[in-house]
Amino acid sequence: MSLPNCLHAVPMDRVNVACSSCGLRQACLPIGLTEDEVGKLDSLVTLRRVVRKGKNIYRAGAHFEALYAVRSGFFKTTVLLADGRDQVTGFSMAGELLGMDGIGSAKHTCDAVALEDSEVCVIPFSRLEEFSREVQSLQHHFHKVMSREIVRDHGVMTLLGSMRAEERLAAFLVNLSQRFTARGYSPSEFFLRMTREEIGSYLGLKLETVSRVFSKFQSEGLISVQQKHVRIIDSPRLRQLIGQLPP
Amino acid sequence: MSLPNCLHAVPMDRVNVACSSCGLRQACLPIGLTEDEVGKLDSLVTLRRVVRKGKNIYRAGAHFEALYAVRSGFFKTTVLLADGRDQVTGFSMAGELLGMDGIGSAKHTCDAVALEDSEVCVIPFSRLEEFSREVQSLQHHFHKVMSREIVRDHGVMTLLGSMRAEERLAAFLVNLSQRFTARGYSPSEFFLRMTREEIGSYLGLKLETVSRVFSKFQSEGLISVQQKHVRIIDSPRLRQLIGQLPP
DNA sequence: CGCGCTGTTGAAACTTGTCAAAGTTTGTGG
DNA sequence: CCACAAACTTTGACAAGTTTCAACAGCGCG
Repeated sequence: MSLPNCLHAVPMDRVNVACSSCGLRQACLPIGLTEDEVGKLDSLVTLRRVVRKGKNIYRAGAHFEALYAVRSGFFKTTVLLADGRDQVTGFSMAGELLGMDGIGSAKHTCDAVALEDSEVCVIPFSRLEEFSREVQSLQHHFHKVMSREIVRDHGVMTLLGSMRAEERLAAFLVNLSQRFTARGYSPSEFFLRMTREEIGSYLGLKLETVSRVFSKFQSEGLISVQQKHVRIIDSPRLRQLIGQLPP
Repeated sequence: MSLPNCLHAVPMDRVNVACSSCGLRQACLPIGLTEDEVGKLDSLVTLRRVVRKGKNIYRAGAHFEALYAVRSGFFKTTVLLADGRDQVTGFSMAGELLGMDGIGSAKHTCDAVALEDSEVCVIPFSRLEEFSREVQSLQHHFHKVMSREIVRDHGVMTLLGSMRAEERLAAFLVNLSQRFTARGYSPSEFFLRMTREEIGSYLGLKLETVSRVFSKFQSEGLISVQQKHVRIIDSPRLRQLIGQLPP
């Protein structure tokens, strides 16, 4: 615990918290803001929270008061069904915003759970609204973020409503690949942070089906997969599976 | 055409367009605004559009510039899949807001089609943003509306991801019943505005399956159904089917 | 170092989709 | 206003895809 840079031992660092010096500035809420405006955001986003693997940022039913920008790590959001099962509604990675489900009813409607040790920036919502009344570009950007969440959900709805198991998993892998690429990671090789069961829950499939399709893709030379390690070998054919043309 | 009150012959009536005198005031955007503030909304929402059955308000790809509040009638929204099929992502009735999918990319991402002759109020989006920078209650209400759309989509995702055909149709009927009730119509008797195929597309089922489940529900005494006319006979059991307790 | 969680694989069962045919309603043009 | 065509709905038989149940293997944490 005497290591100078041990994340858990060092107290919250005001310098690192600042949006203005954050590496995710181009991927997060400050997109399109001027230096001045990002400076103002800094006064709004002053708190960062460490969320250990398996822990929640918030739970369904909890009072809504803030949005959370993923600073590092990986999350799932799940909703509890009436009969006790829960279903994964999304996975979130660095630069993405969590908690927008809570605005409508002042209570969160899902759980946000860390799939690995993670950090989030806390954005008090009333202050975000206040600030977005003053800064048009932030206001508009926030509206875009919410709108994109709606569009993303429509994408999942079409996936669940009209694709077969293979198409669903192909779409899932292509989507992950794109998001990792956008963050500067390899487009073709990554580690899954979630279990087969969580993938299945998200895709509306049972874990056995997910496992089988992984095996099928591997035997067909589309991917190589060993537990959580995935390598995409034939991206064009994977994209063809979901009806998209290769780029 | 000389009838004094023929809707189609009379030009847009400024008095009727006003939010302040609109019967949907409690179900639409003006919720929670003061008299003064609703007065301001009036200056924003000056245009109403008649949309004939089968016609679009907007299409996927079209430039986004306004939201649309359903004044009367019934709409479906559909997204076009890569392989040419389209899937229904939602149905909208009076008081509900359409077009929020377009904010994120400045283009609409789905089609909004009238299922019967309808009317919508046009809400220019840049003016809505302008106004919501001035009126906190409107700003907050608009955020709530977008958030609820996200929560609604999550509901559809769980429906598509983990319910069987019967549960899906039961959930669909219960949801319709609730929405009709909230608008002052009968909770137990209504006309479907959409075809079996559109219901199926929304629920991730084929039209034959929808038809079969309707027949099954009828034979079990849960509902009575004749073409588009539905009467809910045993609402508690219908709710039990989807894991909810009867109210 | 073993126990539990996670992942893989097989066979059988079940749900839903596909194809086909016929009935019903709606819309249109004569 | 009627007749006809098109669109929509219902129903049956069969096929396909996915889940269920079960057994076992591997990895990782305590």
